[in-house]
Amino acid sequence: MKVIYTNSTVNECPKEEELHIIRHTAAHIMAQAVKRLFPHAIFAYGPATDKGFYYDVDLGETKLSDNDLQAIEAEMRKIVKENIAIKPFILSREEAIALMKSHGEEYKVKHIDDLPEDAVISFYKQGEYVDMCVGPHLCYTKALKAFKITGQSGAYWKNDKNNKMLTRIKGIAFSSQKELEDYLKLLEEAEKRDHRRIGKEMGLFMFSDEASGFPFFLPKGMAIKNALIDYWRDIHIRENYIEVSTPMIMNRKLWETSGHWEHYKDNMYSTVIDEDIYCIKPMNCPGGVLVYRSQPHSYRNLPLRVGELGLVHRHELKGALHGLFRVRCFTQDDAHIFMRREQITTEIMNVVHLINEVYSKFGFKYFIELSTRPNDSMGSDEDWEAATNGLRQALEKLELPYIINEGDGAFYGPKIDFHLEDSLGRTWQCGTIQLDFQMPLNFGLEYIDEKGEKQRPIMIHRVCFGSIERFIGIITEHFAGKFPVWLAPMQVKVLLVSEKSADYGNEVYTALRKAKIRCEMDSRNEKIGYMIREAQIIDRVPYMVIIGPKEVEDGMVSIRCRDTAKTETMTLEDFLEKISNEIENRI
RNA sequence: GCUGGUGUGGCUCAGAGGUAGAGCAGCUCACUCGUAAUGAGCAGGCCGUGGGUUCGAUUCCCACCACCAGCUCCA
Repeated sequence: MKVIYTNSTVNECPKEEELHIIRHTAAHIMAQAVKRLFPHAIFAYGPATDKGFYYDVDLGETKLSDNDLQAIEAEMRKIVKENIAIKPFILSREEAIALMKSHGEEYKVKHIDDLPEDAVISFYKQGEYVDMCVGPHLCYTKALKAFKITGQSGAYWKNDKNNKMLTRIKGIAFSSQKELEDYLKLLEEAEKRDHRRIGKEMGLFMFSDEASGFPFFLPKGMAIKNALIDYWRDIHIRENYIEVSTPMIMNRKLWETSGHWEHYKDNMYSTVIDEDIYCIKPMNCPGGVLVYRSQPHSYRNLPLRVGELGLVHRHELKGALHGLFRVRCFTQDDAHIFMRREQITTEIMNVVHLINEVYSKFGFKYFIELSTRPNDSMGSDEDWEAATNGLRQALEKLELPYIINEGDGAFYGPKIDFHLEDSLGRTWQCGTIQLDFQMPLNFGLEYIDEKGEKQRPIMIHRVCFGSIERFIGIITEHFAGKFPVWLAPMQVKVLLVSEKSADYGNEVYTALRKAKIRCEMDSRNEKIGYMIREAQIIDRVPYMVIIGPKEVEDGMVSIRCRDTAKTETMTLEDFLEKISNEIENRI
């Protein structure tokens, strides 16, 4: 706790709140600087953010260069030095509108229109600059001690792409210069964990200009993908899932029935086959539904859990592409669960448990979002309510915290999303559980109940990894490329101290290969330190086997561990047993 | 798709209106070496693509493509 002086109160203030006030004030000081340098600028919205602040500014035709940003930052420092008092005042609605109109601040006027009739409207004034704002703020500009402008981008007014695009100027702010520098250092470290960088260094995957957004998996990335899939199959077999594979290309009529054509045709790749339009699947569910519908089902066999590792293609906007996190084709670790109404809660809970098990395996922290009915959706109010309640009940029974994302569900049903963080703290949706009453209706799915009557099943769509590509990106950043042995693309690297030991080295290498260890040998004429450096820093291989005259003589192997940097000498049999055990148990 | 930025050998980057450099990686040779970089040499580039300006463009201008930071979108 620290005492911080603000305009609203002088109080004991938790760190978070203190930073929020600092950052919010930084936004105002930046606006003042912008206004001094660009008098025609008018201001839309300027909040504090997680690590700093931004202000969305309408600069008319003016484009900002890097030099302009530097000038704005310099002007901010001047304002701080001037140590201007920041004073709040309150106006009635009419007065507020009049004041903002006199300043030409049309966005603020629009903002007032959105406020409730009886709202008291507060302002903050620092020198010549006045901003409509709820505050609180620092009392004097000099109290802003550590900040930096970090960039600019476009941003739509009210986040709506139909509105005008404004210029967003962004910065970071902390309570001390040291904290700011620490944060910059942290960013630098985070950059080193970037999966795009590590992917290149380790040779995991690549992209080509000829296929923007479509990842190529290189042998080492493929090894990770396969290891994940093996793990996935193991836990799904244990949970009584069965597995299918459905076609990549199917007739447009199927997508019309499912509703995808209407909702996503602009994002679906299609082709013409014998004069009919066919679509490359953007989702696996219609295929799964056709499999279900191909034979009659008894209530006795429900829930029926049908998995599919399906490669889907979606035409994402190119500006949205981002390494493996946002691609145009990806493998969903999908499953469709067909069940009776009374099985909803239990099944949802089972899936939540499974997803939690997977994320715990990797030590991820995640947050859960419950998304409700969007405007543009199909189905009856009753079904939507039942589905949403089903999801909510499961979450509440499990006592899991979640946030509600109003109107962000799929067009066919509400969903629970699991979001994971990347190295920079940006979150990405990975797991999802969607409850669907519509697809079974559209496709006329049935099962026979205990009275011999036809009933309509309910469907869950769910993924754990989400997209295996995205998940590989997330784990790459999470482990900074230092994958546990069971996932490591190269599990062991044999390093030869000198050519003299090549025969024994080959023997060891062959034995490792025979034991199905993913393994390479470095027999270059280099010093051992050189080879270790490369194996450790570039390959990030969990175990280095060092072979020199000593090992030849003793008939042993020296194992250097990546994570402890310690070396242990043992027999090859012992090492094989140790590493096989770790791989088998996925430690 | 939108705003701003970037594009030079496999990788990281420097450079300038007169047709290109460094380090690392690669290859060769010497050293035969013990836990995070041995030394020397060689080779490698249509300076993203297509137009334009110019006596001359990789450098300036335009368009496109790709990538980066955001925005929008994400079934």
